[in-house]
Amino acid sequence: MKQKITLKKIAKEFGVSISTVSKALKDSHEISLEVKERIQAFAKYYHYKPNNLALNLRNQKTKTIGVIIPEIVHHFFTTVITGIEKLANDKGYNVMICLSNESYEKEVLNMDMLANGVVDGIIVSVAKETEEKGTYDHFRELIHNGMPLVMFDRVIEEIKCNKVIADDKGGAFLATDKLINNGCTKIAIITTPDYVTVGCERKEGYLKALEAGNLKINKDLIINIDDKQSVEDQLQILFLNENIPDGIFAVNEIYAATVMKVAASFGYHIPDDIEVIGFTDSLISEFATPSITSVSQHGRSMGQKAFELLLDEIDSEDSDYQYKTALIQTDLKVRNSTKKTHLQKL
Amino acid sequence: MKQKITLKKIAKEFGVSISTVSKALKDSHEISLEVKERIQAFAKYYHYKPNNLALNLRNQKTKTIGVIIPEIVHHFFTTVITGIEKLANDKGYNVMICLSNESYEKEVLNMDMLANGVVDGIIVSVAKETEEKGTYDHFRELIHNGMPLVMFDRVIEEIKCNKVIADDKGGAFLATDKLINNGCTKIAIITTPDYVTVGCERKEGYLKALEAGNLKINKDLIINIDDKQSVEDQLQILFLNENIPDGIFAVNEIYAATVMKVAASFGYHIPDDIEVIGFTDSLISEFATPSITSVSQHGRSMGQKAFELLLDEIDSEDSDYQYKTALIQTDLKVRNSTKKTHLQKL
DNA sequence: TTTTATTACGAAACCGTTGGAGTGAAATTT
DNA sequence: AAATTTCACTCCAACGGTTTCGTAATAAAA
Repeated sequence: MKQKITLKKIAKEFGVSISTVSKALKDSHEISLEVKERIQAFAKYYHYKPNNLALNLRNQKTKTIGVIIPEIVHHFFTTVITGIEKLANDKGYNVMICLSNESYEKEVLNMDMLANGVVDGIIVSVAKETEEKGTYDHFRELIHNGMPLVMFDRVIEEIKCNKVIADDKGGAFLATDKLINNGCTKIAIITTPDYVTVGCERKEGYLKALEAGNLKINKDLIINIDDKQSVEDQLQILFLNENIPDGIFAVNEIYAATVMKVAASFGYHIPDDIEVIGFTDSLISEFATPSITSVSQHGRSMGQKAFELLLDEIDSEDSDYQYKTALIQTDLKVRNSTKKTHLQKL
Repeated sequence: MKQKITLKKIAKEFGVSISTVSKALKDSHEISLEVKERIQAFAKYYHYKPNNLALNLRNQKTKTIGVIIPEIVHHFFTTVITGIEKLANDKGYNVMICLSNESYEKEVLNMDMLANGVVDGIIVSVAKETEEKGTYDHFRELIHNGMPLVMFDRVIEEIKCNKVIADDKGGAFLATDKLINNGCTKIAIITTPDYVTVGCERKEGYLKALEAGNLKINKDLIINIDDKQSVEDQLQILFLNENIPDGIFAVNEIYAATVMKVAASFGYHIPDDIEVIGFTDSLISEFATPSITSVSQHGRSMGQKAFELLLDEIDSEDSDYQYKTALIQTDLKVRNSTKKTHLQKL
């Protein structure tokens, strides 16, 4: 950067002290009207703006928040970011985005970096690897050091901080219940490994709905997808058994779209033979054929709420600050992967 | 934040001066081995880290770059960001992401903010509104002030700075040419308003391919989609004319997926009756039915190249720095919205 | 023994801004 | 006329770190 105009330069120009200039620009009563006007005019002409770096150092804050997400190439996270960004900008905050790529190590690295005077607070969605390892000391230390922290979506029960979660269990219940009401009796779930908290929650909702609908649980219809292999291959088994499902609840969009493709390759028609519901509502659900009925997560609201809670903690001076957990409602967006006509619930 | 350990505190602890501590931690030869060891051990024990804010102020740089994109809920931009982020992190830089939401005003606001000592350089993809208005003074001023700037994807010809663009024209040619080779003679293009530079480039590639294939241009087959109305409605006209296209090139994925839906609603089968090719290769193309043959843009490479160029400019001390424009190759990802069998090119 | 080098550290400037404390001169009060 | 207040500034410390320069004490060279 070309050297910018500073208080010092203005002071030199007018032959006054730096503090005079500073005060003049702040319209202080200590400075005579005439001097103030001249200095202000000069500063305006040269587009004087206080140097942010200096202000940061002096105020010990940066008006920036950090967001650590597992991946950015993921519609849900981008909607959350949109929500965060909007509100943050309105409140005069900048947003620094870091990607953990689902890696524990990178999550820790990012947090260390952000914590070192770069941001005033951090919003994080925990990396899968961290969830798998169960190592949470980096969060504890961060909180211990007084850095405001909000977790969203993938949160950790035992860490005490503000949290924002989608009503995963409720959404999964909604979806499974819809399938039951539509007459499905053999309902499969396609979910993540159990250490992924959201996958777990959604499975619970699924199980609860089965129970409520008096359907018994069939282990063959519960598919835990392993990241290391092809999703297609792992889904084949669902259609090679005797027990072909007539309804499928997938805990994310990709699984839903993929299972539709696999089902189609086995000659099944959706929704006539098999009905499918996904989770997380984005473009895939909208543009797949048939379009996919999905549990919508309201990522934007989650992002806004997350920032709101973060700001609340940043601004709080209480030593006995009370952490909150916000539950964001989910709802069902009905499209064409489920049947139009359905039996009424009793 | 809880007050962190500083040089001053260490100095007090050992009864030495701050500079001694600073030098000791930098392993300076000016400090005796014994003192160095004691100070280093102490610092390590207390996890001393130099305060970033102080370093920023002293060095007049932040080791942070800013990225301004029109929207983050857009697969292409997220792949670019992934590329930027990866390389930036490797080089010790942080990434601050700002969204212009396609608004000129927000673009300017973001740039002003970033320029004010927040980042060492800026990567931008120009907002539609800015392209429409044709007002570029904010870029000129930024460059004039010596802030390194790289434009990607949506770039502005007349602004002198580093640029990274996809070979839009080449990709469009590739796509159109593929349709021609597949035997299509009535090829439509679905594109953006003309002020969107990438849309324009792609149209040129389309026209060039038609010319090369000795097909004449039919105005009825050129659809400029207007953002303000429903895309579906605007596409109807294509199938209400006498001249129903047998091939469609859409300048983005949404248009491609949408036109397939509209075509299907008119009873046409894809790819048998009409072949479709999109632009930008992401999940929609992959999961649509049929999956969509697309021109792939290599967003990651674009991001990496953009950061590379930015760093090059940041590190350069030349006053006669030479700006470059990097052209990132596009290629065709063939899927099921085009026919498998095709005539060989002469 | 005097001069010069070396060692090991401290003082101070600097980055840019802020704000409380101090100050000399003029204006006002006593 | 003396004391006090007001005005309009300047000075200085602080934020936390880096770096140049200075210097006292000791060691080596002349």
